[in-house]
Amino acid sequence: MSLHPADRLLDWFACHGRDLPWRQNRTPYRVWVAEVMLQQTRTETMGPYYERFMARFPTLESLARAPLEEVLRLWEGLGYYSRARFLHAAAQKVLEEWGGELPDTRKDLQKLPGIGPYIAGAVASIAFGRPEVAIDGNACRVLTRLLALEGDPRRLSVRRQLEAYARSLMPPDRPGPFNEALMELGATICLPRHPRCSDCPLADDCRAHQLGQEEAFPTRSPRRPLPHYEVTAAIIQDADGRVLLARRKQNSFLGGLWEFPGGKREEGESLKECLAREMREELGIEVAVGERLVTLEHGYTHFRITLHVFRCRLVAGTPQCLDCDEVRWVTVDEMAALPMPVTDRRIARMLTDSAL
DNA sequence: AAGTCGGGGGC
DNA sequence: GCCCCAGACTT
Repeated sequence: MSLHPADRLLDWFACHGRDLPWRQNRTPYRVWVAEVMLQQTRTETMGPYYERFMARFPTLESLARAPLEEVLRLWEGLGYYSRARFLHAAAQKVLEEWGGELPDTRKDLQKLPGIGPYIAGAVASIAFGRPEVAIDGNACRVLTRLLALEGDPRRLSVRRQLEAYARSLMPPDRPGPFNEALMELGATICLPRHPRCSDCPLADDCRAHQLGQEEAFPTRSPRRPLPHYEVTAAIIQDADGRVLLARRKQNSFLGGLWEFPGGKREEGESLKECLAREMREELGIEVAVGERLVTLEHGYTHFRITLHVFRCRLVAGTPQCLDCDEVRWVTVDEMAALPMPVTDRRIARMLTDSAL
């Protein structure tokens, strides 16, 4: 057991590495898409999305030439929808400026939208064999524990220390497997809570383990309580049963997705007053707010909502886009093809199932 | 450097 | 409930 830590890590990875989809038929494009989808997303969650996405967009060019709406529809449910918009934009940029081939250096990769320090390092090392570090949340946990390194890993000084340490461990001839092994160790052994140190090839090198303080790293900062909002949404149907939907502005929260129009309740306002006001402000129409159909709870990263869905009747005016990208009357069947946030998709499914 | 950006799994 | 996940962008 006198091997260098990196050799023990690589030996462990060769035996215990998972057989993940993007580890087969590795092309820079496939690695890139996987890394983007895996951002803040568990491999198990992302798996089915990846297979579907790659079946529909097998090449970079097919992605670049697809309509954004279709890309967003395949992304629906994954969250962080700007990833999909950036991925689509980057594919078009690579097609124009690089002849459809991803650049092979960290520097050039990082110029593409949606590619930051981590993904640039991951693609450069895993797809192109370049000696670049790639430190995600998993690797960060492993490295801070190995060093028992204090401090918020989001701070630049801490990140620099982790990168320098990773670089010092990295075998120059196997940067990709080394980076993947570090992440795999974090994902399957060096867990946030109850790490399985008895199965860890680096336990003897781990300062936190020696201290019996594994779970103290990485140090985390306290979280503020999430605000809670009451939100309303309207189901407005025309004489043919078509439903009024609005597409959210591209650069906003849930940008590019279609929703039932509505909005946040303001201080001292009733839910019905809120909805009538939102319809005036967003769509320039007067509505009669009818019965409440359903109430849903949902949590986002920075706030929680209670969503109250009302049936409404159009009284005056023609819907226009005052605070969104587009409004459209769609049939219940057409809703299936439009990208929507999960809460709106739940409402849409209830409509489809005649459950409302 | 801090705030924003989804959704779900696991405990 | 709370934490965290193969992070990046904006201000």
